[in-house]
Amino acid sequence: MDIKSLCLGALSIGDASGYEIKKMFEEGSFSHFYDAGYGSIYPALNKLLAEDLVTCIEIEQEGRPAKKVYSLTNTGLTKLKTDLSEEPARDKTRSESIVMMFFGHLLSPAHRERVIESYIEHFRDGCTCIEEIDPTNQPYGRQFVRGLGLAIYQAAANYLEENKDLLLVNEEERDIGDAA
Amino acid sequence: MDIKSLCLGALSIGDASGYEIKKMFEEGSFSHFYDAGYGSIYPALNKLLAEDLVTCIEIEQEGRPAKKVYSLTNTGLTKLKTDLSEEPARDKTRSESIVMMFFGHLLSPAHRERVIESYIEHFRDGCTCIEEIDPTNQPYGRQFVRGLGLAIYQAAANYLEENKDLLLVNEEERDIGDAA
DNA sequence: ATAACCATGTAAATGGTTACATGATTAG
DNA sequence: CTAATCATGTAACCATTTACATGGTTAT
Repeated sequence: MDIKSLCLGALSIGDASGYEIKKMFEEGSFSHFYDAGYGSIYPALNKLLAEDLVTCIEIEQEGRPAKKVYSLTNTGLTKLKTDLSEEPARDKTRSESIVMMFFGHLLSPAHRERVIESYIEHFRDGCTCIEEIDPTNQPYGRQFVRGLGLAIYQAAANYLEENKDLLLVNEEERDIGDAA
Repeated sequence: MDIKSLCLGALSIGDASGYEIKKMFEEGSFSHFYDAGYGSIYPALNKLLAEDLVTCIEIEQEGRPAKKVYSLTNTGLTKLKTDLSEEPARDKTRSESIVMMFFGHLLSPAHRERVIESYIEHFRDGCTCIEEIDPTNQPYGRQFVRGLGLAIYQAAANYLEENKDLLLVNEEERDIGDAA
């Protein structure tokens, strides 16, 4: 599954331009589990167009640039279903924040605190962002994923908040030691 | 931060061969937040060697192939600390399982159930794997990350277990409808 | 004025995965 | 006898990121 499949997925919800698809990736409830920039979305859409999996109409707008609105074709929907019926690959995560906390003893106390505080903020912001999505009238899959995102982000934020002393206390001890 | 930095980090814990570093990535407590294969580790180690950030000695072994054991140099440790003192990039996650659940209505009921059940198993296995790491006598950073991993994995597994009906119930309803 | 938003795209570079290549030993 | 573990490495391929390029509109 690559960004082409994700674009097909986005278009299965409704017609959209590349710019709008980017926003869906940023704001949708699975935005926290996949992301893509313009540099991958625009080429993906052009490839899908060449393969007849989507169609495109250019729409002139007053006061802003024209946009290209893409729609899923029947073949496109079939392709999406095929992609979704494969066995899912294992999750791939890479978190520099966690690497930094893991090697916390090699960081300056100030940086260590900055990393953890901004990581807490990251999860709190994520919660807020997910909460803003109205789950009513959405297909059960979207509601389910919204709930999962919230559960994970809340658990992470809570753990970090409740245990950050473990990472920061030693700093104080060291300060006392230095002062003595 | 790339795999070169991660290798420096691994070697900061102790001397190791490429093969052993891979294992650390697989079994360590941040294994769930970063991963790397031989195809990236071996080239990374050779680059680090060329930059004098690590040294290497070949050790002959009886009954098994010789191994190359790498050690961090002073410059290597400095480089690691520099890498760790940057601002961490945002987490990057991509989860095909979540994408599939999100578009659950486009999947066959059987596949939908398979995806969710194996995803639960994935998190449960992850918990077991983390629990096997003995946190005693480890630096606080490693204990902290171990706890965070457990918290997140447990939250995910619990949410999935408790709410999977949301994703599967519709399937039953449909079956009843079909039968009637 | 200046930043942010709307809107699309390309080219180069990066970085990582996959497949291939080799081969001895040990446990089931 | 077969699979797994130990052990290293390269080359081709792939996907994505980053930087560049453009330009009007709207809100502060």
